[in-house]
Amino acid sequence: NGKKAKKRKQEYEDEEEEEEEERSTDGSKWKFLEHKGPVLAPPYEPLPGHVRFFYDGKLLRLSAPAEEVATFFAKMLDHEYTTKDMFRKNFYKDWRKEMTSEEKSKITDINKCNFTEMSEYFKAQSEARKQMSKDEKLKIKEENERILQEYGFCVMDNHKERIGNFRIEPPGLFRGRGDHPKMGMLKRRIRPEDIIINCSKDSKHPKPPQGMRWKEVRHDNKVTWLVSWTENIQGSIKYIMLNPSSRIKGEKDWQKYETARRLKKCVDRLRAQYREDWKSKEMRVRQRAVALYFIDKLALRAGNEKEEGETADTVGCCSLRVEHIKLYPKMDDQEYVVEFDFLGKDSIRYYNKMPVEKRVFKNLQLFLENKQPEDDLFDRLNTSILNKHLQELMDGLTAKVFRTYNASITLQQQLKELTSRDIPAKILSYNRANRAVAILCNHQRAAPKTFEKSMQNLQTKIDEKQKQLSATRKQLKGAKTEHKASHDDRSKKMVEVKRKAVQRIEEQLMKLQMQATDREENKQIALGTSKLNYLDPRISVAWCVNWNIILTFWCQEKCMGVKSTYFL
DNA sequence: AGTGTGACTTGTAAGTAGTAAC
DNA sequence: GTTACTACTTACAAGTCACACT
Repeated sequence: NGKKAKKRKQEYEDEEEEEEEERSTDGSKWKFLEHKGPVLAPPYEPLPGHVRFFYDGKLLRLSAPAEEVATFFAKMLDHEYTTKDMFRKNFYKDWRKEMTSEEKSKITDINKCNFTEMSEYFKAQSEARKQMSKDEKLKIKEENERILQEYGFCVMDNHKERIGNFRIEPPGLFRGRGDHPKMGMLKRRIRPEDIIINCSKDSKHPKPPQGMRWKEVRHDNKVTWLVSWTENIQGSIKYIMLNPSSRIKGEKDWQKYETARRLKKCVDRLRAQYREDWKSKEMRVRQRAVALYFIDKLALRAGNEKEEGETADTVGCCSLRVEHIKLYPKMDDQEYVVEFDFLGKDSIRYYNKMPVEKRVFKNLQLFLENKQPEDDLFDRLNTSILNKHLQELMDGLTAKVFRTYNASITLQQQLKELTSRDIPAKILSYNRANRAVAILCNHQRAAPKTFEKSMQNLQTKIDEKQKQLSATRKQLKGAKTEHKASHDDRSKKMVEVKRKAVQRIEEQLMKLQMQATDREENKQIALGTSKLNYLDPRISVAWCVNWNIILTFWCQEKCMGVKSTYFL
């Protein structure tokens, strides 16, 4: 057994060594990388003959390429997108490119196209999928599992790692968010010859499908991606990278929170600095200081410039325009109020009124002088200038670090402030603290479609519980009276039983009411993004330990101590 | 067994930010 | 400075799944 123990010890030490594996300083991200390449989108399957397309009321058989693009539209027919002019216009334009010359001459007006049979067909298909037998469903599940096992993992250095997105995006119609000028355009099919493979030289290279070639196979260990291709809508590059549970993502995430912690140490100094800069003689310095104040105080994003006409018109701090703010010297009982109203990332509206210090207000008035609504508020500033400045103030500091820092510190403060008595209330407290962060970061969601109904259902439950409670209370009262009269053991027991029942129901009622409050407050607020990307998990862990709350957490997405996601 | 629901996953768009070339 | 390009993080919606409830 001495041998075995020795072996175990050796293994343990190997493991240790592995864990302490030096991260190289030359910017290389890995030494060895092997994977099976991407899963390509399945080829197009033509519609069965009975599914017809009509143009101007007349049956029209489409060529396969034209039919495929038509099905993309048909699949979205119930979606609001297909009612939008821009979407229809862009779709129609790209669709025509796929038509034969005969089709082009016949089809001249999208409004005369009837996609309903196609749409019905796909609906029936998805219905049929739902109705499949357990066996059939299991088969599909097993097949998916097989593909996952084969393509969903790679080996990076000494570890088998889960890949985030190992499937190439299938062709379809581009769904931009907000008022996107390119919505409805055709996202074309990606072929092997469009794909760049990245892996190490000494690995087994992924094979392209029979008779086809990759665009390129490279061995660049300065990057973390395994596969890339250029997408045709914006001409940007898409990547296949590792899952958040991977070492490479986890370490990066850890670093992010460490940088935020370093900011915590010097944030007072930085704040004093930008307040001082509000008085600067230089316009560019004052603009920088006011912008930084917004980023710090309101957790605004940096706001890179965007190419006009290529994307939806959204802004961040540095790209704010005159039209996005209004100044009120007096508003109600407050002085120097700034009203923000603009579309941020994903075209989510940011609306806020904030009283600012007089000096900020005067600066803003100055920045607005002689400008048109569509002019930049901070005309002497951009994200590059701002980040260069931040870099000088603290190593590794950029605008987004403020968001991370302020989100995490807000959670910590709110948890301290809000945490109260019993467990359901504690969970409500946690969610409220989380909500404060989501509000700070403006993380919104569309109210769930079923919100009203599920709220009603919950209310019904509460009402029923209430009735049950008063009934049980009555019974308790009855039991008490009976006990007073008889003074026997049996009636005494009854009183106890009823007392316990009342208590239990009270607890249940409270829990339901908490749930209702929680859900109502959460109607249009998305907690997931902050949980996933902004809240240092150590804060939540500490809170749970402190209050002796059992931390049930789901480790699938990101991993313990490195990137944990959903707490509670 | 069927259905409604919330929890969790997947998909991919839309940001941030660094680098390099002019 | 300006711009193009690249790599990576953050974002919401939609899809899927498991489970409670009828």
